[in-house]
Amino acid sequence: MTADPLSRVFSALADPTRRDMVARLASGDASVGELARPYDMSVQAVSKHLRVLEDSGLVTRTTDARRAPVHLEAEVLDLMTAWIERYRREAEERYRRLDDVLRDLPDRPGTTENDPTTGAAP
Amino acid sequence: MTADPLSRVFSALADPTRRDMVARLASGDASVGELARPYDMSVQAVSKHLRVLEDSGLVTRTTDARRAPVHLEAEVLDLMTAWIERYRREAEERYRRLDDVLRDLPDRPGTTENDPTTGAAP
DNA sequence: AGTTTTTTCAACCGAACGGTTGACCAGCGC
DNA sequence: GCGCTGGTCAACCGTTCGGTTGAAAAAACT
Repeated sequence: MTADPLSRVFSALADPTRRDMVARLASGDASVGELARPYDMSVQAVSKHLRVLEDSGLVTRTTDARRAPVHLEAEVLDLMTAWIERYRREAEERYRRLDDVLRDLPDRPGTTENDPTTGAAP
Repeated sequence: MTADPLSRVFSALADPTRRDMVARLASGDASVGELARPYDMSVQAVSKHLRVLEDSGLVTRTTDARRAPVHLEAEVLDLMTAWIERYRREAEERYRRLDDVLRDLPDRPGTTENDPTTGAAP
């Protein structure tokens, strides 16, 4: 539980049961019992999963709310998308630039040293 | 290793060291040794982390590539963003719809039952 | 060729994970 | 009052995880 927030969120969603819970909570709040019903495991286990989601910030529990205390905090997902998008974009950018270099290279054979594919030094 | 692909990717990025590796690989391929250098752990440990990333599909190793065999496969990140965006959007949509309901409600006080804020029954 | 560097394999360790069972506690209906 | 229903807490169990060390294998450089 001492891990950084990003690790907690990623780790929380690394479990298929917890992902399914999040998916179901996206369409509406629910109680622990309701959440537990479809799964072939004890209510205690579901309660544990819920706690993991809560510690990650993905879910909140409102004690006073009758019959549907579990609520999804979807904004936390933005933490992940921000991280992912940053590096995906960076890799994409680099790939694009590499493409440019490869396209320019054949026009200037002097810069290539001993490239066997060019046959520049017979 | 028998887990579903999505779980593997989320789980792979749940570790800060592995996230940092991915971040660095986004700006260019690297060798295992290069990747290991900044971290305060054995090269074997880094090799293990790399294997996890490889099993998740986030990274590939090209044996023939001189001195920089480790390559980031950024498209795999789309797997996650697709999942995340789907449910974030759904939750957002639901929230928007709830907002509409709350905005319409005050116009029809007959539907509100004993709301103390309205002072409808003194 | 031979040697040195780089990377992986294997066994081990402590801690965390995902699940179980059993006991416990808070409301709610009677 | 009493008993259900719904939920959590606590202890336990097998497996996985993140790291170590030591040895072996593979590549790279003379």
